[in-house]
Amino acid sequence: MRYEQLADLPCSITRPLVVLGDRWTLLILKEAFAGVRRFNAFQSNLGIPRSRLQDRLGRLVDHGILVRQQAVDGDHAEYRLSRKGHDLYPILMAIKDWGDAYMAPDGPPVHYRHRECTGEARVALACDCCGEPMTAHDVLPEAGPGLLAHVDAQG
Amino acid sequence: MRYEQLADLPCSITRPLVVLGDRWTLLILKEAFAGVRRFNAFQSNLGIPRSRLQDRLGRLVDHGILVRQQAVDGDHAEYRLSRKGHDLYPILMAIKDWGDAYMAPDGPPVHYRHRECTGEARVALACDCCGEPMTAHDVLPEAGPGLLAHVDAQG
DNA sequence: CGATGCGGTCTCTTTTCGAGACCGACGCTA
DNA sequence: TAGCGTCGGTCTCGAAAAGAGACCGCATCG
Repeated sequence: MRYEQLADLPCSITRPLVVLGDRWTLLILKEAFAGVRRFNAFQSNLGIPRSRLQDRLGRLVDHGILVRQQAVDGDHAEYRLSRKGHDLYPILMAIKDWGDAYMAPDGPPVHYRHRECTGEARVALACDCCGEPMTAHDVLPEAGPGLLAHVDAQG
Repeated sequence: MRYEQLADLPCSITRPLVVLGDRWTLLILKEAFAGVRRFNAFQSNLGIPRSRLQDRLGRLVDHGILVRQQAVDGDHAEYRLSRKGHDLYPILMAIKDWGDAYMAPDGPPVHYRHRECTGEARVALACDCCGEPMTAHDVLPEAGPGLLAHVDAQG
């Protein structure tokens, strides 16, 4: 139960990871971005145990990342990405970039192409002020309002 | 043992996730990017069980993400990010962006600022050809060389 | 009627995790 | 030199999570 408490820490990396950081969750979301919406499709695509899938889907719904609804064209249930879930895409693309670079000896298994040209989707870290590309070395962490609020609340 | 076999799939999201996708690994890397290098520092910062930490550090070293070495100024061991590990930074920053957006009601706990100006580091998904920003809707997956090689090898 | 597909539940075994004691090596300092 | 603290690392054991696979009610379709 202590691991869950990491979500209380004032850190915007730790908090999402408590939700997303396990064996299956990001794989499920990857499938969701690939258009998968149905329980059995997730299950057979990933080979995840059904009870595990049920638990993970429920958790993602609880967090508002997926929305469960009845399909319009049928009776079955559907799990669709919410806006909040949709915004996770850069995380998966950043993983993809790294996977292409370091775990794809034969080249990218899949190109994620821009619909309107031949280019490929890539993630870049940049300064939102001057627009310069950045790496970890260019970053200087600084306390923000969320940290101050946390300190005030904790005393 | 079946879960590990997901790494054989020709997918540049799945393969990294088999390495990174667990409760602690990305948190350990987050600490590493924050400058943590020593066993006990990781342990006390995260509250991770020692045996777990030992296992995870070993795995990251095996994958060439961390490098273990003796500290120059002392006798103790150090775990430092390799180039390969360093390139994981955009993943953590993408998580950070999402965390700031959805799990930081009081504002960002930490600003990750550009050293040279007041701007903040942000991740953006863009086309590497035309430079246009992209979302999941703009992406069209297409088979790449790694998939063809995989199919050839599997028959 | 039976067969199939659907999301979901239950049980049982195996694996992993967590907590904390314990270890030898090293460096201090009295 | 004996005592103490710190370092990375190891071991044990009870608790939690994961894996497999059967099972369920419901609906559709032939």
